[in-house]
Formats: sequence, structure tokens, C-alpha cells
Amino acid sequence: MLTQTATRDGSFKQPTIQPRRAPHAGNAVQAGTIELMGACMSFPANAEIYGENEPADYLYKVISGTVRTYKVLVDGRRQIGAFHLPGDVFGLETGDEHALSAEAITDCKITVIKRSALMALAARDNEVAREMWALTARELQRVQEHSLVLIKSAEERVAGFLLEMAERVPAGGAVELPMSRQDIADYLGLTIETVSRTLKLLEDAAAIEVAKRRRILLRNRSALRRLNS
Amino acid sequence: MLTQTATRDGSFKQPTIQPRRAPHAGNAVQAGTIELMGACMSFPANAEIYGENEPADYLYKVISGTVRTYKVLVDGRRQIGAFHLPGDVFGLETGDEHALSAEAITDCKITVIKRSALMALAARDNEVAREMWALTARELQRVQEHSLVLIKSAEERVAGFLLEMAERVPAGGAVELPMSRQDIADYLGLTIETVSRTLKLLEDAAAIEVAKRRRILLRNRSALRRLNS
DNA sequence: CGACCATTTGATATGGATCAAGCGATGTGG
DNA sequence: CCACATCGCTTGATCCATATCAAATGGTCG
Repeated sequence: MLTQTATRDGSFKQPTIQPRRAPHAGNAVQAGTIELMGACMSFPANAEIYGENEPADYLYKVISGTVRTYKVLVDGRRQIGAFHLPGDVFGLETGDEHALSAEAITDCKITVIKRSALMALAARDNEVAREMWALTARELQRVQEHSLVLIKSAEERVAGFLLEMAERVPAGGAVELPMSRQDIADYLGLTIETVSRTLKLLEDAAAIEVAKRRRILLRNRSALRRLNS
Repeated sequence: MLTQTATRDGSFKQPTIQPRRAPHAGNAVQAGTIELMGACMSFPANAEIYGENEPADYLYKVISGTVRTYKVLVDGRRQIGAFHLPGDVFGLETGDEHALSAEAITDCKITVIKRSALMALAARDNEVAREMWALTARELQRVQEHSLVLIKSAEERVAGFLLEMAERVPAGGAVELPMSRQDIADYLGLTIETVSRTLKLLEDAAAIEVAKRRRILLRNRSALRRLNS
């Protein structure tokens, strides 16, 4: 899992071990223990972090950059399960193997902690155990929420996605998307063409403005919320 | 949550408290603690067990019957998140409120345990804490698996559903479905018409046989598995 | 038996996929 | 600094899987 394999586009880059960093100003969860125990690693964009069915020996926390976790069917269809932003913990499993694969979307710094060490700690300190459980439960809730996309239209899916990203990256009226249209499509169960067209629809409806391709301004959040159904 | 409210079809039935039952031969998880501590209750078919956003003061284990958990959008679209069969635990949350609603599909006997009691126990006994975490993680994995339906065709969804049910209700070559076509449709993100037509398709392909409406015989599992993609 | 409700079956409509160019950034080598 | 290739994205035309609308059927229960 920590040894690097070939990436999606065929490139082959080695992650570099970094000296421990001071705790940063992440936006998400306060999983303090993980940050303290882990070693910080760097992954270049598109590097594989771990693969589905590999032994889940480590737990990960994003320091900087963005990570996608996903599954692929035999014929190549890909479903992205989550985007992980700075502060997010991922790779949490109780089984021996990872249920999804993980890749860096952008260059990433990630704190890595050995599962066995954390489990040993959790066995003694039930505050740690509780924290692990809380992280898992929060992730469960997120996935349950996401599974509503099944019954939503393309417009509702895209509107919901923008709102989700907007509140995870609190940056005023604009959302800076770290991921490609293909990633968005695979997260929402759409094609890139439909994502593109839907963004234009929302723009024509004055709900958003596509400033740069990866930079979206939310002009009318209540309209988006209405669409989010 | 334990007080009964009107059900979907307008009927209004009161669950009856039952004397404690001896542990039964459930098929799923061995969450022993729950069974020991809980009181057994009966719910008639279509009774609400709890609603979304109600305080999550209790945890539930199915003794007999089948339960659905679901979310509904404002306009009435419904997404079923899971079917819970005998032995399954549901209503597990770390937050204060339930993320989904729960209803009995058939008449049910369900063991109910007070969250506060379980939490107190978990704080002392980290074997219990571990068990709670394991249940949550298993549920997370199930939902992640289910979210692949997003990228599957109707045929793949229905084939996958039948295989899933078949291995959860180990009853030889046949699957006895406790839920309606509408429930199946809302679980798979399809319409009842598409579910019905797809079953016929699978029957014409000699993969299954629809013996009675609710009784499906799996004639060719490998064909189904191939379809499951 | 008769009414009702769940399910199936049929006809048609449509949202999003697919196929196929265009286009505009970004980077490369001359 | 500019042709030129590349890549990610957009735009357009057409197709198709599934939804929708509408009956027909059949099983269940009073």
C-alpha cells in the first residue's frame, strides 16, 4: 500500500517521506490522535495511495491536496465514493482489506498511521476507540446522504455537488474545484458531457458562473438549494 | 420513536410489548450484547419504527420479519437504504438523530435497547465498544457496495439484488422476497414497471423463474453473477 | 362473488448517453 | 516567440434505456 505502483495514466512516481509537520489548520474532523502518531508522506497528482483489496494496514489523514476513493467494475466503469479534503481521514476499515481504492487527485501531503498501533492504543484508551467509531459513523452518514443521488436528476445532482463542495471549502462565494469533470461525473453517476451541459444550464439560470473551468461562483445559493430538492 | 404514529397507508396500529424471548437462530451478526439487554417488541406490517431526525435513543435488532430504512425527498421520491432481516442490527448512529426512517415491511419482532445503557456499557467494556464499531463499519461497507448501483443497468441491478437476497436468506435455490415490487424499485433506483419487465427478461433468459410473485427461483446463478457485472 | 390492490403488460415520451466535432488552454520543440 | 501537438472541456446531433402513462390481469380478502 505504501509502495508505489503505476498510476492511471501510466506515469510512475515514488512518494517521498517527509519530516513530521506541525499540525495545520485543516477544515474537517479533529482526529487529533492520528496527526500525532503519523508520518507525513507526499504523493504526486494521480499517484495510487492504495488499491481495493490490498491489506488495510494504514490509516490516512489529508494534510493538503485532494484524494479520491473509488471502485471500478470489470469493464472499467468507475464509481467515485468520496473526495477527501484537508483534515479528512480515510482508509478506515475494520476488515483486513480496503473496500475502495485511493488516489491523489492533486499533489498531496498525507499523514499515515499504522493501523496496528492505533488499534493497540484504542484497546487501552476508549476515548480513542470512540473517536474511531465516530469517524466511521460520520462516513456512513455521508455515504447514505450521497446515495440519494440515485433518485435525483442531473440538475439536482450537480447543484447538490456544488453546495457540498462550497461548504467543505469555505472560500466565500466561489468554489475552487480540485477535480476534473471526469471525476465529478464518476462521483455523480453522469457523463462529462452531461456535467458540462448541466453547468451551463445552471449558468444560464443565473444560479452560478463558471469563472474558470475549475472555478465556480455561486451566484444564487437558494436557487441551488431549491434544485438540490 | 417507540410511540406509534400513522403508517404510510393511513392505518394506525400500536406495537405491543412482548416478554423477553430466548436468543433465536438469526442469520446475520452475532451482536450478543444487544439481545441480552433489550426488550422485545412487535410491530405490525407497515408500522413506523422511527422517523428521520427523531432522537436516536434506541438501537434495534431484528428477531423476525423484515425492516426497511429509507429517506424521502420533499416531493415524495423515496430511496430505500437497506432491508434488515432477522439477526441484523439497525438504528446505529453516533449523532443524536436518526439519519433515515425505519418501517416494518412484514410483522416484526424486534429487540430494542436503550442507547444510553449501551454507551455506558461500551465506556467500561471495550469489547462492546469494538462490537459497536464493527457493526458500523460493516454497514458502511454494505452501503458503499450498494452505491455501485449508480453505474449499473437495470438488468445488473436486479440480478445483483436477487443474488444479495439469496445469500442473506439461505433457502436453497429459491428466494422468498418479503418486500413489494415498489420496495425493490425504491431500493434499486428503478420503477416498478422496470423491475417487473427486468424479472421477465431474466426469466426469458432462463436465469430465474418467478414461481409466485414473491418467490423467485434462481435457475442459473453464474448467469446472474455475470450480469451483476 | 365482488372489490381492491399489487403486479404485469403495452404504447409512447424523454433525459441522459453516445458519437463526433470543435475549441481553448497549456506545454514543447524549433 | 511562434507553430504545433495535446489534453480537458464544450457543443452539437442522434440514439436508446428507462420513465411515464394507460390498461389489463390476477391474487387476496371481506
